[in-house]
Amino acid sequence: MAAPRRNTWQREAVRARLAEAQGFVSAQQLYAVLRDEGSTIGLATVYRNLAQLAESGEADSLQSPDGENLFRSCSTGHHHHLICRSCGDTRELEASVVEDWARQVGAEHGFTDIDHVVDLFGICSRCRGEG
Amino acid sequence: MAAPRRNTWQREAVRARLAEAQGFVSAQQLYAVLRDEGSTIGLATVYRNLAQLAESGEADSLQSPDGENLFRSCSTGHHHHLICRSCGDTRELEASVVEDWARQVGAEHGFTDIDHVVDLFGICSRCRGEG
DNA sequence: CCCCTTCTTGCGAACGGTTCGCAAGAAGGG
DNA sequence: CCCTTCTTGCGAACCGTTCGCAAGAAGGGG
Repeated sequence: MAAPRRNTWQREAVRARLAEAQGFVSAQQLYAVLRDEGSTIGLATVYRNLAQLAESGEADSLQSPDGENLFRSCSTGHHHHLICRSCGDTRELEASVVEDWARQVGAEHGFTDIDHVVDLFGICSRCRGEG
Repeated sequence: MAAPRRNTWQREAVRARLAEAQGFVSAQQLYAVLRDEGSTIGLATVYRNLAQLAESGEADSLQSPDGENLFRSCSTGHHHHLICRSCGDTRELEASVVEDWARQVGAEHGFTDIDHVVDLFGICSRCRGEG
């Protein structure tokens, strides 16, 4: 099977901070937070654990427009995101309209095994100073 | 105004090879092709010109799953893509349904300046051996 | 409760794509 | 044809991420 995972306080720490985060966070951000708390965790370990969590489905990952990998703890199945470019706040979206569209367009072009990337980036009302 | 662009054979070369490409190509790939042809163009120049073409709307860009920036020449306005995971063949899509959805969802959540990433990946009929 | 095996960690160096800084080289208006 | 200003090519710098390795734990077996 996959791999015999051991339990370490490091993995727990990463999982915990990731769960606390309001939106998507980068490995570097998570690392900074942990070090600020006095943790002696290593950067590579943060990367390794985030990758594992993402692979096991405990975390969701996406690429920011500038090429960083962002992670977010995620319990439920397939969904999309609306992310604030300024504060990183994230809303999960249900997008059956888009799912349907993707499936239909794929079929029209004779494509199968359609996978899709659908993410929205914007500025939330709080960051616009409207609230 | 934006910026006074001069015409150089380098820019022309990049534009030409980009136009010839069947799907999305990376800066490095384009650079390799040009050098193979005997061009003395520099890598940084390829990057600079691709970035300019993308900014001016002459090229379309997206990030590959492994973080590379890919470019494709593109004449018309905003659109999305259906890309074959196997051969890289690309179809441009008109997706007003999705545009509307994005705008609406953004508004519902109080987000402005909505930008969206919508790309479909699949396997084309040819690669499935059905053609 | 200790031992031993194997996985995990932390560190620093390596990596790969991209960008920067600068001096030499063109584009194109006057 | 000259002069200014933009571009180029080069190599070094950057930055996020990954690797290699030796030291450090997790946790099953004795």
